[in-house]
Amino acid sequence: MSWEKESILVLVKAAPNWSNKYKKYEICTAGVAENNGWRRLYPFPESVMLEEDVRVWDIIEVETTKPTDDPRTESRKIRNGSVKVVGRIESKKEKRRILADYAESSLGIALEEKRSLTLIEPNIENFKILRSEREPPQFTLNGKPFRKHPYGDVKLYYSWSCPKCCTYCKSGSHTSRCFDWGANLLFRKLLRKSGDEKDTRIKVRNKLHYEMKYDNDTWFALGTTRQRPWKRWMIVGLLWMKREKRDSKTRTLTDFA
DNA sequence: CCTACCCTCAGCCCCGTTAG
DNA sequence: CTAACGGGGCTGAGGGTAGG
Repeated sequence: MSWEKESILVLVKAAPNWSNKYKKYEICTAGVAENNGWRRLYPFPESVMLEEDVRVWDIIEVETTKPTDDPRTESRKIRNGSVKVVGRIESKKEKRRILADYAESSLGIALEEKRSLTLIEPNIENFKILRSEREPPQFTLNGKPFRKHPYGDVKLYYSWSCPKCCTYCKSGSHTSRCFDWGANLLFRKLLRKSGDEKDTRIKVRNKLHYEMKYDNDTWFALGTTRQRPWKRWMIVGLLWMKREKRDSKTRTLTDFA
């Protein structure tokens, strides 16, 4: 197997899921490689994420190779122990520049180019929280409890449309589940703190809906599943920046795109 | 009453500036 | 040079109003 060293700006950390294959939690991580476009890094062990303290907007150096069992062009496997944080984008201006660089006006572009990752600055139309029973913890051989889907009982859904409607949102809007780690963690955190389900819902809604919609410029990092690539898109990452003060007359660049 | 929408405020950290 | 100050960003808490 030949490995290629790449620098990747991390833009996406999805919620951890149990991998039956690797017997540990893996995180779907994605970002953009210097001059090479999008990369999906999977499996990316949660332990590595925590030990290396990889955060969104970090630049990591990693050795990658094309997986044999994943048809999506952006997917890469990572070499054990090769992840290193080498830098970080701090400035707001720079972040905005990068987001503007990678943002696409419509899902159609990624579909046409047969890509499985894209960035969209969506028109957020609605937001829903669906609750179900929490999966009971299971036990591994060495006695450590785990859940296969630690965030599976809380499902966050956005209704949205592309800035320039694609063929799907022309006739309605997209409904996508949000797997952004931070967003899912927020619900857990607030629920643990207040213990009140209703209260938690209101707060999560305020943050993830109203603030995303009205107070911030928000971008969705969207990806497809391995099993059915390009059929169903999910939100794998949420990126937002405080909306810049502007005259009521002037509008965002996307209005002119 | 409840929901959707929108706003404010306090606290913290970071960082650049300024007074000593 | 250092310590103090203060502004801005960010987070988390909360509130208010209009309209069904």
